[in-house]
Amino acid sequence: MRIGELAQASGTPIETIRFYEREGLLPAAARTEGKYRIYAPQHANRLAFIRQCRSLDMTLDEVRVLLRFKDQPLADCGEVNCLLDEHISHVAERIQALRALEKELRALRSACPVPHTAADCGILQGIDHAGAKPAAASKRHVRGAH
Amino acid sequence: MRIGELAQASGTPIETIRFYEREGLLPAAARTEGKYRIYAPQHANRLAFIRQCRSLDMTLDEVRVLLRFKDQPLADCGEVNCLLDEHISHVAERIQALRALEKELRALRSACPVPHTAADCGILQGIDHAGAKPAAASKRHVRGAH
DNA sequence: TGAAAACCCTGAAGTGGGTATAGAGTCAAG
DNA sequence: CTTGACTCTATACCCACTTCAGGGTTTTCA
Repeated sequence: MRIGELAQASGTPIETIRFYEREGLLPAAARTEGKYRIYAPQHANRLAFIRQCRSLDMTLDEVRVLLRFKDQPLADCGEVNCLLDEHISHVAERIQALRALEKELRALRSACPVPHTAADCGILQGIDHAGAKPAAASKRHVRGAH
Repeated sequence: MRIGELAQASGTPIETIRFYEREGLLPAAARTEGKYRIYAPQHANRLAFIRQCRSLDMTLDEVRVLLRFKDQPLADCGEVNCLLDEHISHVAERIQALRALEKELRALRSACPVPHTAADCGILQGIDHAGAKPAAASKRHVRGAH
C-alpha cells in the first residue's frame, strides 16, 4: 500500500507518517521506481501501535521503549510495567495540579461577577495581589491546559 | 535594578525576562552606558503580573489581552471575564480527558500484574488490540500529560 | 593598579510532536 | 497526451521558553 492509503487506514496524516520514519519509529519503507513508499501490513500494525500509545498521551521516547520490547519478545517486560506506572503517576499528578488550578481560577472569576471598568475589575486586581504560586514552574511530564 | 536583581526578585530566569521584552510583554528597559538593562518598580509589577498569569497556565496571547486591559483602565472588562470563563472551560475539559486517560491506563496496567516476557506482556498486547480512541487527536488548549 | 570573578550583552539554534508550505516529480484515467 | 490526483524532498513554522557561543562590562579583592 502507498502512503495515502496507510494514512487513510490509520487515521494518521501523511506528514506524520513520514515524520515517524524520520524519527526511527517506523522502519524505512520499500520504494517503487518512482521513489514512492510502499508499505506492508507490518508497517500498518506498527503505526497503529504508535498511534495507540500517542492516544494514551505517551511521549515518542516512551513509545520507542515499548517498541523496543515488542521487537525483543523474550525480554523481561518489567520495564514496560514501570514505564506505565510512571506514566500513570504523571497523569494523576497533572490531574491534581489542574484541579487546584481550576479552583484558583474559579475563585478569581468570582471576584468580578458583573463587568465594570478594567480599573475596578476584581480579576485584574486579583492577579495583581495574588502571591506567586509555584504551579507552572516545575518541569512536567504531562502537559498543562493548552 | 539590573536584570539579575529583577530575576532574583521575581523568580524568573534572566533569559525569560529578555524573551518577554522581545515579545512585547515587557516594555524595553532603559540602558546604562554599557548597555545593561535598568528596571524600575513598574517593570517588576508588570513582570509579576505576567508570571502570575503563567502560573495560572494562560498562554502569552491571553496574557497580552489582560495586559491590554490593565493599560486601558476605563475599558469595559467584559472581555476579561470571557477570557477567564473560556480558560476555566479548557482546564475543566482537560481534567475530564485526563481522568478518562488515567482510567484507561489503569485498566491496561492491570493486564500485566507480574512481569513476564515481552511476548506475553498483557500491556503490550493490550495496546495492540485496543480500538483507536480519538483522545489525543483534538486540538487542545490545555496541555496533555507531559 | 591590575587581574580575576561575576555579571551582562546579542543572536542563533534547540526542545516536542508534529503541521504547513513550496516546488518538483510520478502515475492512472480519459 | 493531457489532466488531475498522488507523492517526493526540504524547509519553515507553532509555543514558551532554554541553551549556547562568543563576546563586553562592572565589581571585588589582593
